Amino acid sequence: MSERRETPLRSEEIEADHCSVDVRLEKLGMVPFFKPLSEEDLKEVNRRFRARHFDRGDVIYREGEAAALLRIVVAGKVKLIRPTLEGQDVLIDILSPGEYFGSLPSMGDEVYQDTAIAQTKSCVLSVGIDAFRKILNQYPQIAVKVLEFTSDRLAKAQEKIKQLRTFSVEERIAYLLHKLSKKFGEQSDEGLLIQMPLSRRELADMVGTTPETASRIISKFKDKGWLETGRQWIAITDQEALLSMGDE
Amino acid sequence: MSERRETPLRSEEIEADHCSVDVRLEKLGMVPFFKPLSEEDLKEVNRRFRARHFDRGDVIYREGEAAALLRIVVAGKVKLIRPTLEGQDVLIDILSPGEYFGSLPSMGDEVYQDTAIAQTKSCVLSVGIDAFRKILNQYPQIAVKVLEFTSDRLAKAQEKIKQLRTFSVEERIAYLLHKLSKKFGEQSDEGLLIQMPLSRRELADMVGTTPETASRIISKFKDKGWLETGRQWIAITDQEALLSMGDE
DNA sequence: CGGTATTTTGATTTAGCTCAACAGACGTGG
DNA sequence: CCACGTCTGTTGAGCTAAATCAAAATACCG
Repeated sequence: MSERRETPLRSEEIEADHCSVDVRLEKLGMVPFFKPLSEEDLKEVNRRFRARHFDRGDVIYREGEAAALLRIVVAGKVKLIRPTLEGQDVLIDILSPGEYFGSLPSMGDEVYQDTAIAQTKSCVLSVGIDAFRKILNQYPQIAVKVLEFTSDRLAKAQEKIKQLRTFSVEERIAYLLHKLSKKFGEQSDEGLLIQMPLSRRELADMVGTTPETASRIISKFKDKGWLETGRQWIAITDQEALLSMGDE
Repeated sequence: MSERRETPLRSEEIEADHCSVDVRLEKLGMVPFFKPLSEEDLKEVNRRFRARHFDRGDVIYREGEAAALLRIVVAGKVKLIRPTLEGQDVLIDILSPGEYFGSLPSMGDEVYQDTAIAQTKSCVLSVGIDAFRKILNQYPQIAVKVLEFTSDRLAKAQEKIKQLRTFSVEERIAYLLHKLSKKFGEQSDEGLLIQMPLSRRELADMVGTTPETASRIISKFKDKGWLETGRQWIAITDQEALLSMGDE
């Protein structure tokens, strides 16, 4: 039953040159924000960005720091958390390539409200907030795109608030796993593997519970044959069952 | 102790002509979105809006309807809710004049995610979503402004998620009352009155609890001399005490 | 003054948290 | 390649905040 097993997670192989100037332009073009731009404009915009590499666990910025940069994930995964006093952070989101984070032109505090940490080796682009503001004014289509993304995130946040009220922890976890497998899932021997290191604590922080409760529920799902798990990984084997438990 | 008392709430006196074409332009100029516009442009933009009046309790739109319009509160108060299956709605926000609601240019469903209800007599402006998109492309400054508002709301929503996890119901209610009194408070004989009909159920829906629990906590606060209440109204008498209980 | 919706209060139940101990997985250094 | 140490995950037992169910009291309107 419990023969020795290696983690099925693929360790991200992001070489240094993934972040080099050479490949940057190509990547930037893939970012949904910049889809509407011409080749010409894209090059122009590209010049204003800087690229930087982060290793797993690196803090990209911390809550409370002056919010000076807007960033875009180019490769890897980045998690956003809101730290609380007793370390039981709230995990806001996990971002994949093409998604933005950091500060947007804002009305209120010019300080980050959250903390960003590289969940895997990652490459991240950044622009100063003023430079970005200029870009927005120069290319209205981009502003509209950014607005779309932001209002989409707002809708998701509101949905989450509703879920916290309405659903049990069990339902929330089922729903979350379903979502994660849609966003990060890859077929593997174990089933639909969520391709990312993911601890019980992180899982708990995402649905608003404790690692213990998360563990109990995961065990229950495992008993029912809905998924396979190991240290830091989860693979869904019965998507349907999860869905029927956690659907809206 | 319990001498006969009239509700201290001022019933909103919004006459029909508050929504008339005549006053509309003036109102529109006060909307933060449109601050950056010249007199000229404002007139131009104004032409694309329609105004409409709603009475207390009127449904402005329902979750699930085709999301065709963006709206702006010009007078009165509008509440946004996410209905759940068993009527214990989640109250997302209460909007005052100058705030937008309805749909933004979005990527996903072209369907309202929430339900909007007039909390008091209200006047609301609306534009078709395509017309609004045109405005955004035409006046990039507006797009940036709208983005600011939206990302601000996003930050608030995330803060709320954190609160739901971290704070007790008692702390959340204290914090909410503090916020509401800042946004809607008016000095009155009873103290800093939250100028808006507000039931225990609505209060509960805002912090994610039940009317019973909300009532118990309000009673407790009343006993401590922090506030005065009646049917559908609350007035804060000791702001400091509330703050020290519900601060972040 | 009476009627009704809202609010309050009481009693009971329960989901999920906390504290605690243990077991399994992974990495490292010998 | 194996033994050891550490970090992650599992499981158990008891506790508590808040939900639920039920009823009485009250505030406000006409």
